[in-house]
Amino acid sequence: MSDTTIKNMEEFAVVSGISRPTLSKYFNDPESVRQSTKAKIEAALELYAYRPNMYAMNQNRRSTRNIGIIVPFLADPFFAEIARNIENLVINEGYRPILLSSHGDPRQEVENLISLRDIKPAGVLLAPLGRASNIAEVGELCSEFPTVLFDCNIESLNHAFVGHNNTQATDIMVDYLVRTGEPPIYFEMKKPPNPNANKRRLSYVNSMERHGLEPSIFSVDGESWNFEEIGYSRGKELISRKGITNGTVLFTNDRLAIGFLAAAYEMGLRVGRGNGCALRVAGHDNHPYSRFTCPALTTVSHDYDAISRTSVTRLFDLLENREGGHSTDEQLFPGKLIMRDSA
Amino acid sequence: MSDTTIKNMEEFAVVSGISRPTLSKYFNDPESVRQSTKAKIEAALELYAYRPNMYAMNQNRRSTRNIGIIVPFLADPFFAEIARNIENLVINEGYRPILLSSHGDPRQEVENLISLRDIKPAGVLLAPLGRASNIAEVGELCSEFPTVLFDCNIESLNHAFVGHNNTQATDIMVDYLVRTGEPPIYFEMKKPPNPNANKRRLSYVNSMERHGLEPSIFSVDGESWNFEEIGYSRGKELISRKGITNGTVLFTNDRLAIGFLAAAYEMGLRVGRGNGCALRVAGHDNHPYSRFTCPALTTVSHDYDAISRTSVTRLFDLLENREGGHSTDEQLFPGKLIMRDSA
DNA sequence: TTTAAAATTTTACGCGCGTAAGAAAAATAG
DNA sequence: CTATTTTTCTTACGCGCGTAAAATTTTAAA
Repeated sequence: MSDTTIKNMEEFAVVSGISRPTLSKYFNDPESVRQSTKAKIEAALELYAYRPNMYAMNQNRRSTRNIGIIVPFLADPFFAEIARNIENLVINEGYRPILLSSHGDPRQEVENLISLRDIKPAGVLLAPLGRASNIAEVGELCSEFPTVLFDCNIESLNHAFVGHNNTQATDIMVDYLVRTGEPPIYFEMKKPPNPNANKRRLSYVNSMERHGLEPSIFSVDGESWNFEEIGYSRGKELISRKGITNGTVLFTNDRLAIGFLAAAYEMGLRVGRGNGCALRVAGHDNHPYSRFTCPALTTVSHDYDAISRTSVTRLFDLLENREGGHSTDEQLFPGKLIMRDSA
Repeated sequence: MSDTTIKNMEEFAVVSGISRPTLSKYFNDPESVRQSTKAKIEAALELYAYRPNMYAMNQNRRSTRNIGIIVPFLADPFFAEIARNIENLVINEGYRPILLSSHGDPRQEVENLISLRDIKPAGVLLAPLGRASNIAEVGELCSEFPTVLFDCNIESLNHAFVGHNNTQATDIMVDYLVRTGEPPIYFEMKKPPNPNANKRRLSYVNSMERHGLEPSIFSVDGESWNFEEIGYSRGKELISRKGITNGTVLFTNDRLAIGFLAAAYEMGLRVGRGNGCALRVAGHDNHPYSRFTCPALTTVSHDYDAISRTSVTRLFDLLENREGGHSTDEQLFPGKLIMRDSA
C-alpha cells in the first residue's frame, strides 16, 4: 500500500488512470465497466486504500443502498436471530443493513420510523410491535419507501407481508397434545402486544372445538415485553392457588412458557410426559432458549429460514421492479412441531 | 401541517422567515440561537415537516453525530441489553447510535470496523470479540476515531477501557461457595473466545489457593459462541462418565451453566443447595435468563448500569475534550453476588 | 479493412448544506 | 438616547460525488 493518501475520487482518478465518471460508474456497479477497466481500478485499489465518501455518494443518488430493518425487541434472542439472518442476506445483495430496535416501546418505534427517513433507505423490512404500533405512521412509511412487513402483520394496511402461519401452527400443536394426552388449556396474556397472539388463541379455540372439546383459557395480566417474568410470576400465582395442577398447558409463546417452567420447578411441580409428571407444557416459536429449559420445551417452530429469505427476496423484487414485486399478498409459512420432553 | 413540501433548507428559510445560515446554526445546536429565533423556527417546523438532509449535513461537518457501537454477539441477550442501555444514553446526548454486531465472527468484526469508517463516526464504543479480534485493525480504529473499549479489553493496545472486575467478581463467588459448602471445581472452555475467561480462571485458582484448597478445572472443547450447546453437550458427557456427580461447579459464564443445567436435569441430577441435591452450580454474568433456569442460577452480576454509563461518559469526555478524556486507564466495576437456588 | 456499437473521457453543472466575512439589525448597557 | 455587544442577514464559495451530453477511443461485427 502506498503512503500517499487519496482523499477523493478526483485524486484516485489521477493515480488509477481512470476518469472520474467511469470510477463513479464502477463504484455503483463494478460489473458495469469493461473487465480490463475493472482490473485496472482494482489494482489501484490495492495500492491506495480509497473508499468513496458515503455521504457524498448518497446525496444525489436515485437510491442509497441502505436497507432499514426494524424489529420490535432486539433483546429477545428470537428477533436477534432473525435480524442476523436478514442482515446477512441484505449484505449478500450488496446493500447495507441498518438495524433498529423498538425496544418494545411504541414511541421508540415511531422514533425509528422517523429517523429511518433520514437515511433515505432504498427499502425497509419492518416487524411492527403490533397492537401498540402507530398504524398511521407505519402506513406512511409503507407508502414512502418500498417496504415489506414481516413477523407481525398490520392487516388494515393490506401491505406486503411475510410471516408465520400461526393458525396452522397452533393447530398441529393442539392436535398433537390432544392425541397424546389430556387436552390443553391455553395460557396467554390478556393484552398481548402482538396480534399473532389473537390468531393463536382463535386457532386454539377452533381446534379444540373441532375435537369436540371445551376450550379453556387463562388470560393473565401484564403489559410489558418481559414475558418470562410474566410467565413466572403469574404462573406461580396460578399454581399456588391450584389453578393449574395437572393436565396440559399450551402457552401462547415460548418465553411465557420459559418463565412458567421456572415457576413450576420452584413449586415442585414435575413437568413432562412421563409417569410421575404433574403436567405437560408446550410453547410456540421455537425460541433459541427453548432447547435448554427443564425439561426441554415442546414447541412449534417458525420456518425462520424461509421467512427471512422470502422477506428479503420480496423486498428486492420490489426494488428492482421484478414481476410480483408489487403484490400485497400476505405470505405465510407453516410451522413445524418440535417434540421435546415437556409435552 | 401545510401541504407545501419543503425540500431543502433554502425553501424552509423562505417559509420560516429565517436565513439559511441561521437555520444551519439552529440545526447544529438549537441553543446557539436567540430564544425568539428558536421559537420562530420551531413554529415553522410544526407547520412544515422539514428535516435537514443527513447526507448533505455530514458531508462537510467537522464531526458527524454518529456513534458507532460494535458488540461481539447481539443474539446474546447479555449484549443486547448492554447495547440497549448504551443506545439510549447516546441518544440522550443528541447523537445517533449505529449498532453493529460481529455475530461471533472475526471476519465480520473486521468488516464492521471497515464499514464504520464509511459513516465517519464522531466516536466509537467497541466491545471486541477478544482472542479472535484483529488487534492491528482495532488499534487502527482506536487511533483514527475517539474510541472507548468496553466489556473486553485488548491490553496490548493500552487504550481507554471500561469493564467488569472479573478478578474480584470470581473472588467473591469462590469465597461464597467455599464458605457455604464443598469447594467448587471450575468449568470453562479450553479456548475461550473472550480473554475475560482467563482472568476468571486465574482468579479462581488464586482464590482457591488462598483458601488452602486444590483448584480443579474442567476445560471442555468447543470454539463457537453457542455456549449453551457446549455446556449442554459437554456437561452431558461429563455427567455420564461420572466426571461430575457431587460437589460444586463454578462456570466461567452463565450461558455454559444454562446449558449444563439442562443436561443435569435431563440426567436426573438434582441441582441446588438443599438436602437431596447432587451438586451446586454457579455462573457468572447475571445473564438475563439466569433468573429463569431450573433452579434459578446463583451468579455474579456485572454492574451493567455503571459500565454502560461510564463507557458513554468517557467517550463524550474524549469528544468534547473534557478533563480526563484522554486517559487510557482501564476502569473496572466490581461484581455483585446474586444468590439464588442453584448454589 | 470498413463500419457500427460499446465504453471511456472531457466538460460542466447540480445536490443540500457548512461555513466564512462583512453588513445590517436587534438587544443590552450605560 | 447613544454606544456597545450580540445576533442575524447577505453573499459567496466549497465539499465529494452523481450525472448528463458530446467527443473520442476501443472493441466487436461485418
